[in-house]
Amino acid sequence: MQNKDLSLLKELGLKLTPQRLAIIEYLKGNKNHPSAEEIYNALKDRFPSMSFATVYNTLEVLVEKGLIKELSIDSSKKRFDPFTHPHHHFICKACGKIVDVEAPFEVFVPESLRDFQVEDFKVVFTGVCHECKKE
Amino acid sequence: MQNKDLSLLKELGLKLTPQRLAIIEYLKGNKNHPSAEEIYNALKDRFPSMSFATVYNTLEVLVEKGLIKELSIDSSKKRFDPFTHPHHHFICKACGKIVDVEAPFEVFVPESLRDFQVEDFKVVFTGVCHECKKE
DNA sequence: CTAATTGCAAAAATTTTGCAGGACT
DNA sequence: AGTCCTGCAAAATTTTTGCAATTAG
Repeated sequence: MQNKDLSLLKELGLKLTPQRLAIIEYLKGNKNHPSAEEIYNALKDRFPSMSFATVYNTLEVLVEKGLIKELSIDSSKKRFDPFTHPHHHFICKACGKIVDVEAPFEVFVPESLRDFQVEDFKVVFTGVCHECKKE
Repeated sequence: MQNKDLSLLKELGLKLTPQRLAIIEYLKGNKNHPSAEEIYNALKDRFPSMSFATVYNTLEVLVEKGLIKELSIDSSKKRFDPFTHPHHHFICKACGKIVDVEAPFEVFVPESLRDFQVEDFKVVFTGVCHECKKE
């Protein structure tokens, strides 16, 4: 999610409404992998009339245009990630925090996938984070 | 999900009702990573009175006891996997199929996680499967 | 001005829960 | 017999949808 993305949206004929700009602003640089509800709650003070439809609609557009990614990490709800470059995640089983893992390591693509066209892979680490380890 | 698991369930004071046995039987060796609804639909002919509550309750028990795993691969619904040994997955973006990847490869644990207690990792490959590649 | 977007409300989809009756050990 | 489990129905959660009113470009 970059600043230049704003002009990209415009070019595509999409309108930069205040609500959209607020959602984009909220997501920009956000490392908390928020859900739709978290985004809604964070913005409803500034936009008391905003509806979930707008949040979901905007998220859908941003995902479609590749400006954010939808995560399937939390099986109870969708989460969204403004960092679209290849990266991985660590989930703390104590506090539930999801941490970005930037290392661009390689994974051996196993023999069983030799006939498949493997385009990407994502690694999810689990364990206990530094803060929770102390307790 | 193994045969010996049945006696394990009994030992834990859990009852082997016909519905539970049917769900266990349906899951055993099943490589389709079914959702609760798929399990329900597959069994409702044999158990016309069976309710979702029973399916969800049984799945919860099986997950709790470690006999199956809940997957967070599909962001629209929970899926369940009777294979509890460490393994990974490939998702075909054309047909949506989820394929088990058995290779016990190692992943480099990145420096940024040095203060974390990393206990496990799962890899999700994406791409196009052999069948879909032909088309 | 016009097409895109919002907000509302209803609905769909998935999962959870309370409880009375029924079944397993 | 006693505890666990089932089925039902209602509710909670998350997400989607239709549509009239509004707004950005």
